[in-house]
Amino acid sequence: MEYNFNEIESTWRKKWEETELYKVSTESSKPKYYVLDMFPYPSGSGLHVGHPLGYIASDIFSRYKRLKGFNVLHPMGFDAFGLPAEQYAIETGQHPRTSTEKNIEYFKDQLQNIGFSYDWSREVITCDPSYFKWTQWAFLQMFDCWYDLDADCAKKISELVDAFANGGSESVNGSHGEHEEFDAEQWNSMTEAQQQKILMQYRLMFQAESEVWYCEALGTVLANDEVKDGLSERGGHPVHKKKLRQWFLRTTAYAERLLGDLDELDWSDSMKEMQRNWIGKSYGASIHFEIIGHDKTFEIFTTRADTIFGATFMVLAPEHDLVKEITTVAQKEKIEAYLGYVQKRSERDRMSEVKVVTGEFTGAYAKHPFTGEPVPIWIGEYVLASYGTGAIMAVPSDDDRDNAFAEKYGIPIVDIIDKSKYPGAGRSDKLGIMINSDFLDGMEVPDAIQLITSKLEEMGIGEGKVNFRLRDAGFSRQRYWGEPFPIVYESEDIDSVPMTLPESALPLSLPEIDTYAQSSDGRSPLAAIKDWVEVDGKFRETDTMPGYAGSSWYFLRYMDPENDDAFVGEQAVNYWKDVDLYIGGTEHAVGHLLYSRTWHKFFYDMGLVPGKEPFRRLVNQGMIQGRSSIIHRIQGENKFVSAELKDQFECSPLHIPIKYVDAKDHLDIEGLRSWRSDFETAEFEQFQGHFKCDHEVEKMSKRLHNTVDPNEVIARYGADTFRMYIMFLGPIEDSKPWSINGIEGTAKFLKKFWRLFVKEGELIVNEDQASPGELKTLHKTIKKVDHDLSTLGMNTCVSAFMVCVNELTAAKCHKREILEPLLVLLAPFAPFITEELWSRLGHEESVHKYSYPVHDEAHLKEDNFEYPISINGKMRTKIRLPLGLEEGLAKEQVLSDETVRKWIEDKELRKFIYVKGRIINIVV
RNA sequence: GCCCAGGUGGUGGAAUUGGUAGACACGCAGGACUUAAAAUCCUGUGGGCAGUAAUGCCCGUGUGGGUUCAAGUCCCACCCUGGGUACCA
Repeated sequence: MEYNFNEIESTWRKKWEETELYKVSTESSKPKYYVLDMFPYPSGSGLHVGHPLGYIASDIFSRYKRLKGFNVLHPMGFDAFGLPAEQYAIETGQHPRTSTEKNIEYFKDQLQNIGFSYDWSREVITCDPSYFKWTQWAFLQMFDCWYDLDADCAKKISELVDAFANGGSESVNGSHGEHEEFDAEQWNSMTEAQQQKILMQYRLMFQAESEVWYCEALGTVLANDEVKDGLSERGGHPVHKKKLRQWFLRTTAYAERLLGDLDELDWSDSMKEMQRNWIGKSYGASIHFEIIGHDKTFEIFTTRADTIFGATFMVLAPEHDLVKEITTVAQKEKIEAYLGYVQKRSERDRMSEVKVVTGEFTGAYAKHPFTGEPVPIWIGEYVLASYGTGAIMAVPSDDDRDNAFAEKYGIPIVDIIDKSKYPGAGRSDKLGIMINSDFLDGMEVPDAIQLITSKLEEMGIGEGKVNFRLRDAGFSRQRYWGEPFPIVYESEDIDSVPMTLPESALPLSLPEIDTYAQSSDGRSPLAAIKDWVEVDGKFRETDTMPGYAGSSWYFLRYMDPENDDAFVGEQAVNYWKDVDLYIGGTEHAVGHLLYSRTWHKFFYDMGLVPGKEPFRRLVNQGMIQGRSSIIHRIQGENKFVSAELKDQFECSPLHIPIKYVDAKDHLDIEGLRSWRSDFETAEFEQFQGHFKCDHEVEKMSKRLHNTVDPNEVIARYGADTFRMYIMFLGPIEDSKPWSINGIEGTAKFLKKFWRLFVKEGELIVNEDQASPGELKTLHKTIKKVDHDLSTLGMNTCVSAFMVCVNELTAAKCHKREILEPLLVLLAPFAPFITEELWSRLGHEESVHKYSYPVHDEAHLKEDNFEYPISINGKMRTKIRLPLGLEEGLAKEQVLSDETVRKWIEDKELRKFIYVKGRIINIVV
């Protein structure tokens, strides 16, 4: 009987489930190892072939680690709150829970088909009350804490209250928002509400006003994703920004530690670099400028204080608090028009616009602190309220955008740095000699920065300062499908002080509702459920938490998923500690990975977890992209033309399901007719007897009709072949388009592997002694696979297996001595076929519980090497030489070679390079 | 725009991290087995030029420069593609 993957895979899948083969216990004498996949969001289109790239790699690695004697935690669960389910609910009326549960069910079925070794008893689902109870609990802990910058850790709010009562605001150095200074006496005479307002400026979960995209026509708040070019993506309605009171996570308190602790992590340099750049620590100075004719100053941050004599104008962010106050009557109309324009601009648009800078003059002037000259104050969209102080001193001579701005609005440009000493230095390079700068003249830039900073400090108008680009993370969503906040208010008034619910009130569940659309004022749909909102004369918070709330700590819950008394039990977290290997995409580089690190550090400060960092080693997997098929419709007609003809008509492109298109991009017209009713009667104009589609490589998505369900592939080739094929495609870090072409190669490989063991249904493995050649084949494979697995080079492992099986087949080797270790070696990659053959070989226990083979160098020894001989860097011939040969003897042999002599002829021998075991290069 | 990554045969990719470019596969071509097909197996396969042939030479890792005995690998500049850009997850 041939290799029958269907039967084998369903048998073992069942057996493994019955025997709970993959169940993990926290009680073990073995060393622990935690392998984690990034939490999937169970979307409506199911798992597609792109997802398992990382999952297969992590599964292979988990199985490998188990065979190496580790107690491996390898769990899976679902990040189940989120926008798509809610959007689906708005469209269909189906409860997000219902559609989410259905999606999870299908995802799990797909995952199980692939043969993953997850311990499903540890499954975690974020929208499950037993889980989000602890997400809400974590929120309460952070709400009840502040960050002490001197002690560099989070502390309970009660300590802060004590400090204020005894020594006022001066007595602590906490990470905080803005408030007036106060002494102990003032604090003690404040009302409860006044005190709470100040405490809010210190809490790690705090409230502040911030803007959201709001669409009047849809009556909803929109995500950045849903806004395109100032219009809503759905419907194309105008949108504008709206200010709301919202929750925030004080990520900035941890900025320094988030940055510093990166050093100890085993992450790729590029990933660390992205986080460093995101945190964006910069050294500079803050400077206060007086506004002429006003009793006010404003603060700017600059990394180039040295350029202050070139500051010919100031720019405030359009949102800056002072804009309304300082705008003169004459400029009012223009400023308001400009503010209207900015209302519709996204931050990304504002940042990426470099060709056309825009701004408006407020009519007000700042006083230059050294020259006393008036400096005009402008507003401009390129200055963001969220970075630094939301205000800059503009130096057109040494900053590209300031320069473009000055050019456009006719503002003077004063050269203040002589760069002639540094040819090639750009406008913004910190190089050169100061000129036109009074007491700074003649100094090098770095020295000038130092001097001017101390001068500013002396004058009491500025100081050296460290600035972070990192912002506090918005933690509110005006949505239904998320964790409700365990918060109530005295009244619905905007200034009402939030009060926490006791832990005993958790989990606070979502009410059932009729409509998922938001209320017309931009509040969440929850706001409309009066009998949920009002409790005991108080009013609930109606925002819900963002998607990243649940995913910021899920890896801890896997350690102890059923614990009702704690988010994770002490014993469990002290055993498992942290994630040893985390595999996921780079798309999470600065979002999820930064938030999780922040939460983890908070838990660490509270003494709840043993380590500072959650993810020791991180590996980024690439994406498997889809190959979309596109046909061309003649505009205004129900007629389509083959791709060669599209330029002859006014056509619009249309994505169609890839299953109706063959490998040559030719369309199955009848198939497509059966897909959707509008194609039934459509006309298709062919070209030379075929109808050709265009194609495009882009991300796999249901919307683009280019997804491929792994279940289809598994039904045809089996899970083992699928797993090996996905790994064979290339390094897991790379993205590549999905193509089924080539899967035959891995399918053939497994059949060939099977035939080493079984012929016509009979086991043909014998007990003969292995030859040195066979041992060499086996041991070089063990060495290579073991090595490549440690760096997650699964693709080269698969090649090594192919080479090995090819060699053994050629040698007609059916020896147990060779085949058994090989079987164990392959088990992590192809768990089903190896388990089947293992049991046929007479083993009672699973191959997945065996131990990993060790290679023996003795079988790999070579005593000579065929050297490539290069002449002037070009390979000309090969000569076999003993490996330990002395250079002198080698030279003698090589130079007497006929081919070598032909190349050298009568030229002068300049150099003889002899790299033992590598290469010989002769320079003439 | 900014940050990060990646460009190697018709295709996916390999290359011991500066040392034989194209391993291993797919595809394609030819052949064996077969009444035929499937399956399986064998041979060839980067491009060009010369030769009946064995073979030989030249070119070749996105583009243009550079360093080196030696560059896919290191340096500089540029082009293209993908990811992120703070409310998609």
